[in-house]
Amino acid sequence: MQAKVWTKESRRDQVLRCAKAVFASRGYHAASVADIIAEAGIARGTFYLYFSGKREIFDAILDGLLEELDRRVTVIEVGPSAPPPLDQLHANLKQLLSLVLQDPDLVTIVLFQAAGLDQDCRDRLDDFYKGVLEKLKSALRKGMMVGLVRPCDTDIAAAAILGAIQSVIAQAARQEGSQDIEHLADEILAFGLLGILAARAGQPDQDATLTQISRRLEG
Amino acid sequence: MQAKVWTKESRRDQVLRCAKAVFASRGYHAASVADIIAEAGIARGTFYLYFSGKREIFDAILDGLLEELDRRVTVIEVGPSAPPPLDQLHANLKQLLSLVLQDPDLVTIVLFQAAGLDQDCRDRLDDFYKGVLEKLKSALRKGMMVGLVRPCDTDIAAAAILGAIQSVIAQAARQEGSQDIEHLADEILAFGLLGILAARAGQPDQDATLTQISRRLEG
Amino acid sequence: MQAKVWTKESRRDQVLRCAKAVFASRGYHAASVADIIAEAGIARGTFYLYFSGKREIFDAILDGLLEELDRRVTVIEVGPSAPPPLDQLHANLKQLLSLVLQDPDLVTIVLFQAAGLDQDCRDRLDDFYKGVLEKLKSALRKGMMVGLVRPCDTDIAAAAILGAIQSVIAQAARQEGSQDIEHLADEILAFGLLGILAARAGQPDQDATLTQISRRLEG
Amino acid sequence: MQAKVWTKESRRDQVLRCAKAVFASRGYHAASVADIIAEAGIARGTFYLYFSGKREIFDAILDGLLEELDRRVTVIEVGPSAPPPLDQLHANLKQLLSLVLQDPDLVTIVLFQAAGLDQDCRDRLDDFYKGVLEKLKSALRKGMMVGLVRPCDTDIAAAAILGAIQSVIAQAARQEGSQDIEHLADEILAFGLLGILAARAGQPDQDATLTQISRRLEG
DNA sequence: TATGAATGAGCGTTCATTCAT
DNA sequence: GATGAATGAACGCTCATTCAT
Repeated sequence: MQAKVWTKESRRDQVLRCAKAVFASRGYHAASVADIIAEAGIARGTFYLYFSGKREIFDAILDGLLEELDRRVTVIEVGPSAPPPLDQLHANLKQLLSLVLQDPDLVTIVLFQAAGLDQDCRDRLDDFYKGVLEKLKSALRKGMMVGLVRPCDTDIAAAAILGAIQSVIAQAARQEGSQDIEHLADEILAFGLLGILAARAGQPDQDATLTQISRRLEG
Repeated sequence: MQAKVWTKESRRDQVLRCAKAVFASRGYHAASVADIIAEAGIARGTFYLYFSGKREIFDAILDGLLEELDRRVTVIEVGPSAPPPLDQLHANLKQLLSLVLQDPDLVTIVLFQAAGLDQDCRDRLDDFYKGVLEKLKSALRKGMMVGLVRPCDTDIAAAAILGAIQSVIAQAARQEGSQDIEHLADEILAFGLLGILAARAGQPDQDATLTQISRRLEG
Repeated sequence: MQAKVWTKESRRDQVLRCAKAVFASRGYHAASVADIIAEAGIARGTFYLYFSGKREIFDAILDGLLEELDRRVTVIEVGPSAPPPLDQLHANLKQLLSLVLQDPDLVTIVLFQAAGLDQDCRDRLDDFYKGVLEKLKSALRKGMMVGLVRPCDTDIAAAAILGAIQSVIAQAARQEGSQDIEHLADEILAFGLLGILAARAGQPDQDATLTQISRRLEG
Repeated sequence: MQAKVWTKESRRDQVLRCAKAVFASRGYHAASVADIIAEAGIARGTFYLYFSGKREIFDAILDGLLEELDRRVTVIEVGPSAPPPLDQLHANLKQLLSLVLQDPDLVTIVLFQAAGLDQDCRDRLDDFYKGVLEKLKSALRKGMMVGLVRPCDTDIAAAAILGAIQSVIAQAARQEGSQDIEHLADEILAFGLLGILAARAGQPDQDATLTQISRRLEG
């Protein structure tokens, strides 16, 4: 039996991994340094050799996630040589989903535990989401200009898209066992693009306000 | 000058109200029992006459909110004498939004921080959301049966709808100043029903999978 | 047997007294809050009801001493109706000495334990001593102007006087048992005023520099 | 390029020198073993090969200084071939002062902070000072016997002399820039021998008690 | 019922010391 | 001899909870 040889880097990673699990299952505040070092099987002092404190290790985890997200999600390109935009959207969703299913702890932390965070942490998350929303809104505006996207309030639509994705991701992360990423991505995309309404034969423009829709459905 | 007479019930309510304010402005963890009793103008011991602890008073607030949410959202009725379904959906959304905009901090905290508290809290929220999701799924299935809703994975669609609503609500709660509830409800409903895609003239069935959509858009 | 009734004030005083003893016997750094609360027979939390921390209770002790010193030492007055200046000096010394012999802990802390102090504490002590030295120098200058004090470097003489008093006080504080305050004051005063040299018959001016003294004694 | 060859002895000396610098600039408590090894450019473990701990290295420094002090101060000799006693006193003071001004921080710390460390340290300093005081008292007694020193309480006078010297030394150490050792020694000696009072013409015996002095000045 | 002084388990963090390499 | 990662006892402090009045 060959004992594990720890390099500085692998040790740090190990502690990081254990901390991730602890934060995910207990939440930021309820997770104590004692929990983390117990999980990692190290002494109190050892923890502080690798991280300057509880806050810093949480930051490191968050950084890792945000970097990974940046790495996995690409900006949609348009042009003659670019793949079809919907394929690109689909690929991005699949990347997101594979991250979630591969590391559900991370997602749990970011989606469900904003509660226990320091104001600083919360601000960082808020900034991140604000960035995402801005990109979504910009994409929606472009889509409207080329007539691909129906006229709508981009603030609300962007928030709705983000929330829908988050919610499905959260549900996926909660479920044990492997899931069909392809199917999840398909359904999310279909929902975001088409909504839930069945298409109606000979249907005129859909860029009506809700009340118009409402009247039409009644009639 | 007539001093306020406290009955057991009114005292409890008063403390509950103050605790709400404190949790709303500080968040669960940063709020201390000291803050609450200071806000309520009572002694430490008095607090524990009415609540068994900090956690319990938060639970009471959470329960109250979840009940209020249940109260405001009615099940969609169908029938000759019932109002048009979309009107009912629209009314439900307006009810939700008016609650949120009336006490934005509290809703934000209870809905988006409670999940981070502990497993117990998460379980209760999960139960609540499971109920909501079940209702949504049932409605979707009914809609599909009558051809109003396009064929889709109801698990995923329900999660997406819920997430979209939550996200827009959260965004609305974050923004200062009064907002147009009518407009918010219109946009949420439009997004959920129609998605973001502009309708295409002479477009055939939309109940295609994403890849079909994709192919179509390319071609 | 009548149990002691604690008022807020008496409790604070009690803790203060115990802390004084602990600081005196262990020094600032070696004294832990645990030591203080053990000495006072109170719980950890109780300590923090009365003092905001270890540093603050030490400050309070220091403040108490400095105030007491201010109270006991009066500025020398001159004038037809004032008591003879030397009587006033003598009285001041006796006041100092009686403080020391009444509360040796305090003196031990201030004289011997500057070591363990925070920089802030050290600064406060330095400021205090600087003030004392300034008063001494001013008195020496006045004395020189009226011919009562021989010409000398006031910086050095003031430091020497302060050091001589401190040293005798320290020695007195170290010794157990009652001591003759009158005698101590007499001797300090005589040393400071006259030095140790015996008067020489028909001796000319003593305001010579040391080397002059030296030559004269040789000759 | 010839790398420095470390013998066990020279290594120990080097570490000791570095520790001195660190203690001097930071004080005992604020100085950490990490600071010392960083200054010395050695590994943590290496430090413990030469010293059993932080406290021991401080003790070694203290011992070295006390020995150096002993070495620099010679006992006053009397006899036909001996230099004049005041010259000897003067020379001793200059030796002390030159040591102090050469390494002011260290002296300040060792002499004025060591007392605050713990009982053990205080005992060692007490022993040292007790030796110094004994020598002073013996000298005073001799001086009284030959009529050079006025009758006084030798316990008190010795303490006062020691305190005066310490205080001036401390003040000298605190001041930046080079100082006139000759002048300092002159002034200390003059203060100790003559006190601060100006000589009064035709003045009778000075070996009066303070109250007698007091009466005389009034009259 | 109301009070608020008292409690103490638990926290995050430090740093002198050890020991396998 | 030299290393530096690992250690863990001890620290100052917080705050939800209790209980004698």
